[in-house]
Amino acid sequence: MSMQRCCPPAQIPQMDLGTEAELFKALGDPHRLTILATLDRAKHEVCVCDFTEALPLNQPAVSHHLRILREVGLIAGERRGTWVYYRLAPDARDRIRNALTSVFRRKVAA
Amino acid sequence: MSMQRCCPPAQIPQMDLGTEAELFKALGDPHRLTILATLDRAKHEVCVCDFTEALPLNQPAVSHHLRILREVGLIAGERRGTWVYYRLAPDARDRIRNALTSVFRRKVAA
DNA sequence: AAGCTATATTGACAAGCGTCGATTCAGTAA
DNA sequence: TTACTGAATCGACGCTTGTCAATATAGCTT
Repeated sequence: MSMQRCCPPAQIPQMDLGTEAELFKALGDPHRLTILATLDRAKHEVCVCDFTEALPLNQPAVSHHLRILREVGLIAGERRGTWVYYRLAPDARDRIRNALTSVFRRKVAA
Repeated sequence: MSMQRCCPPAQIPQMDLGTEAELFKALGDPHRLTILATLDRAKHEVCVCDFTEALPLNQPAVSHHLRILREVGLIAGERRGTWVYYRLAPDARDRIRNALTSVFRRKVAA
């Protein structure tokens, strides 16, 4: 006897989720998540030197992670004198929310 | 004259966000996002063979991505006869939501 | 049992990522 | 200008990741 088909043929959406993947990739490192959590909780901007002190990384590594977050638009840095201060990008949560709703149409986060 | 301090010393939360990073890392690939989007939209389970057809990947690569999503608990697979059917884990959205609220206390997704 | 099909696993490879040391750039203070 | 400090960039090094080819496993059909 012949085998039945495996299933009703599924719809595989042919969308390009490359941008969304880039965003999640930037979230895929614990130190970068710590940076984001810090900026989220900080009432003011945070100096790079604070991250260099608190994270178990040397200064170039911190700069590297800040750059990755900056390049995907999740944070923004501003130099004032000798120091550079970072803050969460105003639309950071929107960007993540939009990426999520591109993948999951249904409600994800509260 | 001496330079002023850079800023009010920032609070760097000392939490371990390794688990959350693992979750986002699993989301950091466009093909895996396509798989998740498909499962989210599918009314029924989706056969592996459908992914193998639709994605520009060969069968082992598809299996590889399914395994990564399975190991972080975002999807679940069940073999029925020759075929294996995947579906979104019931708590997939909760897991993502919780990871996000570990980082961003404030509301992220709608 | 043998033969077939669908999926998973393995091994190998190039490419990418995270980290560090060294250097360079930007800005301040003398 | 020179000297100093904070941050960014560069170069190199392992480790991980995504992909494919080959093989193995699970289950069906004779």
